[in-house]
Amino acid sequence: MSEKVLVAMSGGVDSSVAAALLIEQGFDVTGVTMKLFSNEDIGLERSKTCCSLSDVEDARSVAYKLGFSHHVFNFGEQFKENVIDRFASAYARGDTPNPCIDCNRYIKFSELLDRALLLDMDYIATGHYARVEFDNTTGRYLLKKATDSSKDQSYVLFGLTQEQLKRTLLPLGGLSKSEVRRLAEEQGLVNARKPDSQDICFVKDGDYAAFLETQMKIISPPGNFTDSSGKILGTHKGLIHYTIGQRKGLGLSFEKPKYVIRKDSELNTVVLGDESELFRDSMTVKDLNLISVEAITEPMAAFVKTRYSQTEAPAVLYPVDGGKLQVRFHKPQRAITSGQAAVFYDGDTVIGGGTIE
RNA sequence: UGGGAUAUAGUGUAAUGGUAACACACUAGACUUUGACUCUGGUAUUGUAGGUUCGAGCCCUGCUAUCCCAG
Repeated sequence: MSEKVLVAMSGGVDSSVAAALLIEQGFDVTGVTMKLFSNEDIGLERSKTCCSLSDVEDARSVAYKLGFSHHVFNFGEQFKENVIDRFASAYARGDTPNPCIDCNRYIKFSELLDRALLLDMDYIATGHYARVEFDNTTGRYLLKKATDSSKDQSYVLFGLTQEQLKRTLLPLGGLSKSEVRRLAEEQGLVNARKPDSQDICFVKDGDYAAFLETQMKIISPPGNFTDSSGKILGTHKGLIHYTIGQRKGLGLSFEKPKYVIRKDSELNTVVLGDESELFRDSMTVKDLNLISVEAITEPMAAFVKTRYSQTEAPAVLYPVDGGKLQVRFHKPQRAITSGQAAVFYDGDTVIGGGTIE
């Protein structure tokens, strides 16, 4: 009797091909598309999100074509609580969150996995580009980068626990995007040429600030732009409109480009400076999740990513009080931003990660 | 009020009289399962009205505006 797997299908090519590969591998596949928010809530008609009606149709069409059943699960409440609300409160406190990470951690690999187990499934699968392997020597499940490093998504999965990894299949980990597209064409899947998704799925037109203000009722009053000495340079639109390292949208001109180097919630100021002022050689990381090791009790060398699309940089991880890590980079890093995830690598293997403080 | 100076795109600057450049900003797109960064493209006829000249941002005159010094 073949093993049962629940495939999270967004309606895009990746998860569809993931399902197709699992079928080929002999799994008993069931597809599910998660309904994470209702369009009315975010005032949209948007074709590129992962949850629009047409996406459900695409997923259903693929399931029909490949001959497995497909369901729609409503996770609206959980999504609001664990992704949207967290996103909003992070911005409200001045951080710059990454909602995709929360969605993976709290929705896909938590709520959805629980549901799958309840349904007597053995695994869940997604279309992420990353690999899960079992390490016989340590007895731990490892999360590794995708073979196609340009598409690697291990960064957004750093929050998975051993229990979750044990139940996770990532069929695309060894493929490149073009191979996936080709497979989709070969199988005649409707979404073979569908554009990749992008931007925050629950935000209309990528205007997250408008979303926070009108939908989430977050009030972010205007204040001053200052330089690092406190000199007032102009008026900003509200702290939530800015993030560290940002250059565009300031509306101010100087002889050289200026970047946001700091946000001060107390004074409600946005501090601007030259690019050189963005570099820091250390940071503190909290809310850790470790994967390849049980714990970090002494300094450990690693390569660290401080944002999704960035090549990792060499650093040393120092355990400090409060279950946090002090990360010291060999070379200063640009625009280390609180609220973003820091993910530690040992070669292709994810050691673990956490949230930048 | 008298004297002087300046007036070029949203901002700051550049153009031996010969068809307006650069930076920043803005904007469109690319990149991107986050916010950013980055990359590519786009955006002015030179305060205003005349004059000189084959030709004026660049010379001359009036007007307007701004700045500085005198009061």
